Amino acid sequence: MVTNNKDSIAEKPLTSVMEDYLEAIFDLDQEKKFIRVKDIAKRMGVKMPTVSSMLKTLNNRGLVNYEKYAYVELTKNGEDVGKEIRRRHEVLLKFLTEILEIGFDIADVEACKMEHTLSSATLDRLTGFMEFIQTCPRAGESWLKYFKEYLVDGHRPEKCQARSKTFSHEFESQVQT
Amino acid sequence: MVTNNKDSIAEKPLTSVMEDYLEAIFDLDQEKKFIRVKDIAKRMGVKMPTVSSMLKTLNNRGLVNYEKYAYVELTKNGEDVGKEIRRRHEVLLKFLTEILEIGFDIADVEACKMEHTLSSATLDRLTGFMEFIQTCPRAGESWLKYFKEYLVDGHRPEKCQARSKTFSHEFESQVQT
DNA sequence: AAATATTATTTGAGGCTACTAACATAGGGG
DNA sequence: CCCCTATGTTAGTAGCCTCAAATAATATTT
Repeated sequence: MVTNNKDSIAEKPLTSVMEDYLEAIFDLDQEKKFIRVKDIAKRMGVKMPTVSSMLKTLNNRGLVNYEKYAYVELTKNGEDVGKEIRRRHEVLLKFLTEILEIGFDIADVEACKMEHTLSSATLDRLTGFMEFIQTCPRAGESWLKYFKEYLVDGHRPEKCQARSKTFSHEFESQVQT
Repeated sequence: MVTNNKDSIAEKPLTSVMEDYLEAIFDLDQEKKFIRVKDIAKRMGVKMPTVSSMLKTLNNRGLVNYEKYAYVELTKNGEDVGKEIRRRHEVLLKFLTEILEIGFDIADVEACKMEHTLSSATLDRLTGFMEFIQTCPRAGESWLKYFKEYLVDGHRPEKCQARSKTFSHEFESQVQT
């Protein structure tokens, strides 16, 4: 009861949509001198009224400083969130494009959807994974090259003995507490 | 004009929540003889009225056959969706637990969120990736073992010539040593 | 400055998913 | 059979995110 009139600086977790807006604003912040509602709308693929109302929400939450008809500014807090989401986006994008070799456009869209769902722990693991691949040429890069060949050879690596099986249903052993 | 009274068998894409319900029902279908609203509610972590109304929606969309107070049944269509989502879930879960070594509980939750966002194309690539790792011991498993060590050694693999640096902002230059 | 063009907000609505509270049905013991 | 408990449905409400239409403020041009 010390805190909040309604929802200012509320404790509730951000929605993924809010995170997307913060990421977009963070990006725009580095591209342009001033950010306008119109820019955000374009970036997010929504109409301006939607941005207006979201800015109101983000303002109440202490994530942006925004007053009607003015330029948009992130608070420290909002910037941290935006930057973090951006970081996730980049890790995922990198994984999709450089490891899985998905085309950039598709990868970008998918990274955008995934970036909200991963815990930092997982993100860190993924980062470590890629780091490993790229800093350990012997075990990494050459291995990645094998993988590329494997993709090309129609998934039939004669060089390897296949011990396939279809994997799925055998996690059940250790399931829920 | 030939089609639809409102939303029956509509062309609109399913929401991820709908997909989740279909996956849950698909699973329950394989575990129990009859599926009740209560079961779905428990599985999904929601209350029964929410399930009721979702079943109405899914019914209108031709994804389940359901009449008040009766047992729940997937249509062919609904089953296909459920199975596909399940498949995605498993691929992702496998990747998270077996490659990245995330704990099962966390991995399960994250897989559940990611399963809606990936295109089949990406899923296929990921599948291929894991398949490769696990069918090619020489380039795969032993490599995976290195990765595990790498994780344990606090990200400092002396075996590899560490041309480390903090990784993040300098991929731009490298690729070849 | 006045007229015009651009940008932004308000208002009112709708879709989706969730909830609580109140009511309804089904099925088994008395 | 009737009542009780399990289970399920309806009704009403709420939060989020979105939009179109109407309105308002700002910026630019003349």
